[in-house]
Amino acid sequence: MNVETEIDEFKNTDQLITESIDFFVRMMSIMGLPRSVGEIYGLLYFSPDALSMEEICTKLGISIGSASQGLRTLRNLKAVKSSYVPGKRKDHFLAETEFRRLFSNFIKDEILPHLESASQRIKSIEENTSKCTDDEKKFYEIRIEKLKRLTKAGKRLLPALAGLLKL
Amino acid sequence: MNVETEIDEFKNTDQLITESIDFFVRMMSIMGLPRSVGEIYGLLYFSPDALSMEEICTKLGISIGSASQGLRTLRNLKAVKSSYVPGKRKDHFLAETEFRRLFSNFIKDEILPHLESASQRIKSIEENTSKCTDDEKKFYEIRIEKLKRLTKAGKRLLPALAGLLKL
DNA sequence: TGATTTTTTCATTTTTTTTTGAAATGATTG
DNA sequence: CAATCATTTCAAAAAAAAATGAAAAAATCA
Repeated sequence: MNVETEIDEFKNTDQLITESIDFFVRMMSIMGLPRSVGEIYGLLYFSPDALSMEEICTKLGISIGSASQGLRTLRNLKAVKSSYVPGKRKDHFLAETEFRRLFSNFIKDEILPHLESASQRIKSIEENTSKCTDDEKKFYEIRIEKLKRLTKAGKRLLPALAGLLKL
Repeated sequence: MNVETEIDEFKNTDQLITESIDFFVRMMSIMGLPRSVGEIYGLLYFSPDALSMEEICTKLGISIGSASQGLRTLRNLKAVKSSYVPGKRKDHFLAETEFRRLFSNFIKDEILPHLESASQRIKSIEENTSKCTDDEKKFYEIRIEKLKRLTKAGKRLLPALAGLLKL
């Protein structure tokens, strides 16, 4: 993208970028990620060229702190990769557009750990039914069994879900 | 549960209930639901008897406003049902333990509407590529195509996910 | 119907999350 | 290696989300 067309190019794609940001802000928010993360990804998703952190701050009007943290989050999810731009000192960022990998990282990093600790908690629940009457015990055991199946199903199904995303 | 055993029963199951609340607070929080919703469901999940709103407030130490709103949320998700207790005026609540239905309601109410509005937004993105050069157009079109496939896959996959939960 | 009890609503307060930006740290260049 | 630029960190500010509880509305009873 050369200098002469930059201003016009921006006008043409202004609305495009805005809609993209809107799209990803909402998508990331479903995933529990902050607004700024969605904004950054939405901007990069329709950027033909890699952008520096400074450009991201300027175009989105966010602070360098937000940009730095947001890029870290996106890097951890492998939703963004840095690309070397010859002659430039700053890091430059490109959107990683393979959603399958993005979701599988999200599930691995944000969901499965909770399911793991849930399994632990169920064990600890099980240890607290000893002093109950037989009738109570039966009731609690049925519910505990359900919880066990739920976490087991979650651990199986969620990673498989990302695998099904053949995009 | 009669009066004489109530206090003892509470001691026996104190830890059980606490762990259950902890479990569901986390689970609901993954789903983006407030703490109080998880607390209420966690309490009801291991309650052999239906509880009134007042009992829920007392046992959890939350306000009637929270309880009312939380129960509404849970009712909407069909995660809780009210059960008539003879001779009592207040509504009484029981946990609905079919997680499959719970998740399918969650997906239907909280996720799919976002995917629907996402489809709209993609249309509006498409309408903003007309003034681009051919090269730009090609770049944008590839990305737009990816977004389309993503939302389409989401609309297919997510409802199917709940169906797979044979618990 | 009118009195009483229960539930919902919603403006306000509290808590939690996110953003900010200045200072510290780290990286690159001449 | 000193100087400059880039990035991260983190305490404080701002914004967003959730909880509270009094008042309004709805339901139940006699």
